Amino acid sequence: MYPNSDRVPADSIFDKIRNRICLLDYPPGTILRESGLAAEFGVSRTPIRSVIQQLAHCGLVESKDGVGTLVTELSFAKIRDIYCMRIKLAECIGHMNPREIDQKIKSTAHELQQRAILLTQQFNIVDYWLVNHDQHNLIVEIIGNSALKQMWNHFYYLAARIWYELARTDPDNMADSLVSETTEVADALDQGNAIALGLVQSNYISYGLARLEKRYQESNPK
Amino acid sequence: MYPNSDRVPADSIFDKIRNRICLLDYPPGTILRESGLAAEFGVSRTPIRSVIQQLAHCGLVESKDGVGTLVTELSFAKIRDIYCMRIKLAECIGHMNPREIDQKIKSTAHELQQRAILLTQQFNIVDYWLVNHDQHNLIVEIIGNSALKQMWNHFYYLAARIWYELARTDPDNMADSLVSETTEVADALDQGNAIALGLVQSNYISYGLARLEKRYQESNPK
DNA sequence: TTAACGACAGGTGTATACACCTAAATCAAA
DNA sequence: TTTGATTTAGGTGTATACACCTGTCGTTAA
Repeated sequence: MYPNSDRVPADSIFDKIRNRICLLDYPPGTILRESGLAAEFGVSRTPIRSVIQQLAHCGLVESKDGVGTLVTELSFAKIRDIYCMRIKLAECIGHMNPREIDQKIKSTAHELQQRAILLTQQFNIVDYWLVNHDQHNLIVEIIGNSALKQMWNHFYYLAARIWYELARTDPDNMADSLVSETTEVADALDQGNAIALGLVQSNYISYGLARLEKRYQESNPK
Repeated sequence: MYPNSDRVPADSIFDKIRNRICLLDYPPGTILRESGLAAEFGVSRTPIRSVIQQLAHCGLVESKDGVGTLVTELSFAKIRDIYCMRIKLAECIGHMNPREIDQKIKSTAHELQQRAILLTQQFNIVDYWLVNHDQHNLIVEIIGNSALKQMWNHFYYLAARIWYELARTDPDNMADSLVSETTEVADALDQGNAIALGLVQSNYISYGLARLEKRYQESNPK
């Protein structure tokens, strides 16, 4: 936006802070200070406030006057709502004007599959995140409906940290699951079958929700 | 937020400007000036900028440095995407944990039906808008899934001005259609049938999309 | 006559001082 | 000792001055 200046693009700051929230660098309940972030990024509070408002709109933080900006806590009810919604959205991918699946997308899917296999041999939480993230971006490219794409992105970033936390507590299981998922995604893409792609996504989100429900019931026995 | 002060709540300014955009007081392409709005609402540019950023996240305006804040133009492709999405979302209302439909909701629905009938006798564009708006809020109350509710709201406000413009060009047709819609909504609610409610909404959004497609093809003949 | 350059007006983006709010620590009184 | 008001430190919310960007208009040279 300002190619002839040293201004740090606000988008870049937004991405960095969002990643910190998704990767649990800032776990739920963390208090962010505008002045602290401003000092870190070498800007004034004004653009930081702008970024925080974007994050608030995404449901990732919540500003309280006189207190600070809190990273949101997601209740299980909200998590379930988000996952149910994502299941429905995934089913829509194949039916709402999907884009053509070209060779580049197919080869990227196979690369992701290989990267997932490597994770079963030596698990690495950051790589796990990156494979998930790259696969998400791959699928976003195939979504033809701009409104669906927007929502798919929105809920992905909102749910990401839940998923990521699960991956930290049960890495082996998650790595195996990711191999299956990337394999099925690659198969669907090889067939050029966007409907199958959507169903695969829908299924794996269902599996994820089932795991979350199980973990929640374990921690809240009645 | 500040009960002991004269501060104008930012939310109130947001609602007012959003209504102006939805009601075509600010038609697409209109340039909003932060300083002008600040003067009108008796605040500084800072809270106005905050409101504009919210509107930008909602897809209603777009700020361009050195130029101004433009009310977005919706291409037909985007409108179609939004409507297709709303059709799918409407179908989800009844299947995703709907709230109980109490007597108060039923009676409100019948009031809306009466107001719609009055519009066929003497059409009034603002009342038309209000009936639509109140019916929207009624349905929002029934949606039990918080994620779905959020999206349903989002796309309603994004699509509202398109609908409103159509109502201005063909008031009689729209008034009749609104009577049918409010009647079917009231029937579904009387039965306590949230699934039927969702399907009714889905159908009427489809009708709306069909009208928009017809109008678009008339204005862009090939 | 026309095209290119430059000054200018007025917009958004940013930095900063200040007002207001909140929570915790402190102190006084029961 | 405990409870309550009060002070205080430090946060977000707002107002305002300034920096930078953009489109327009006028001037000038080809």
